[in-house]
Amino acid sequence: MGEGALVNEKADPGSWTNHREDGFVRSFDFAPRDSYNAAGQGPIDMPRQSRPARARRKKNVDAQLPPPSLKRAFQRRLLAWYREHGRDLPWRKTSDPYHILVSEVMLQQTQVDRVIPKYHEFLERYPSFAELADAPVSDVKKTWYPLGYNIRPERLHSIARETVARYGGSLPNDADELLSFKGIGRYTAGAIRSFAFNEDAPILDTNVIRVLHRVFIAEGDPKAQKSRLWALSESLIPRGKGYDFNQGIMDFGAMVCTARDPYCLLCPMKSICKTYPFDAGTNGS
DNA sequence: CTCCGGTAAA
DNA sequence: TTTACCGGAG
Repeated sequence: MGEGALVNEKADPGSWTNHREDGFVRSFDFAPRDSYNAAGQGPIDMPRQSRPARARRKKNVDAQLPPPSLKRAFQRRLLAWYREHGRDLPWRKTSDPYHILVSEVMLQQTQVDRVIPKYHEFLERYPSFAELADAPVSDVKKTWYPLGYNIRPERLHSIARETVARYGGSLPNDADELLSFKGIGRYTAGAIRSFAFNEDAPILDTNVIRVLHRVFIAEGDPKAQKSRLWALSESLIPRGKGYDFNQGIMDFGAMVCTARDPYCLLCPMKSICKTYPFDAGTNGS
């Protein structure tokens, strides 16, 4: 329905490498490095490829990643910016997986400023998975009000019950196990793994989509390139620094690379950003 | 009024 | 790939 003026980049995922003279990685790496691959998918099973001409459509996202020098520049600048400007948020003072989960579920569709007081109130009332699991779901929903999307407290409650029943009251750190909970999707699983368990797991929320698309891609509809952006998000994490990198890129998206009127003039990425200078006033083309 | 947003389901 | 879910902000 909403095609509009946006060109669909699905047509040729490889084209954008052509207009950069420094050239992104060309080597083909068919090993799926994405730890979020669907369960059961392995190198063994072979996709039907009876039409070689059309097979080219399927994206080799690993072949479109930035070169190491560009990745390093982005990483260095982001971490430096985050050290200086990162926000001091309540859920950054803890690594308790329960606290991280509560914050992430609240933050899924609700702004930081509205989440902060409710985060404290909720944890005061339900200090652990066990206490949340024991509470009537109707009470949990009342405590949740007025955050909205009220399926979330129901799912949070069911996560608590399952965590107590099947995991001894502690959240698992395995990606597929996390994804098996109703209410934990790919973003939240990555957030839990990186923020609670300090793993180098990728995240992709709208902030990250916006930042990575602007800096590294700059064409097409960002939301239509999720698999490529997931691969980018994963490939950019400096080894051992998933926590700071992920927190940093979300703060950066919220504070500098904002959806409207980004602060391009003070942006540390301006010299490497494919979108700089962003001009909100004109329609892009 | 319109826009925004992770997950699950269609 | 599109949409329902809820509230708040612009």
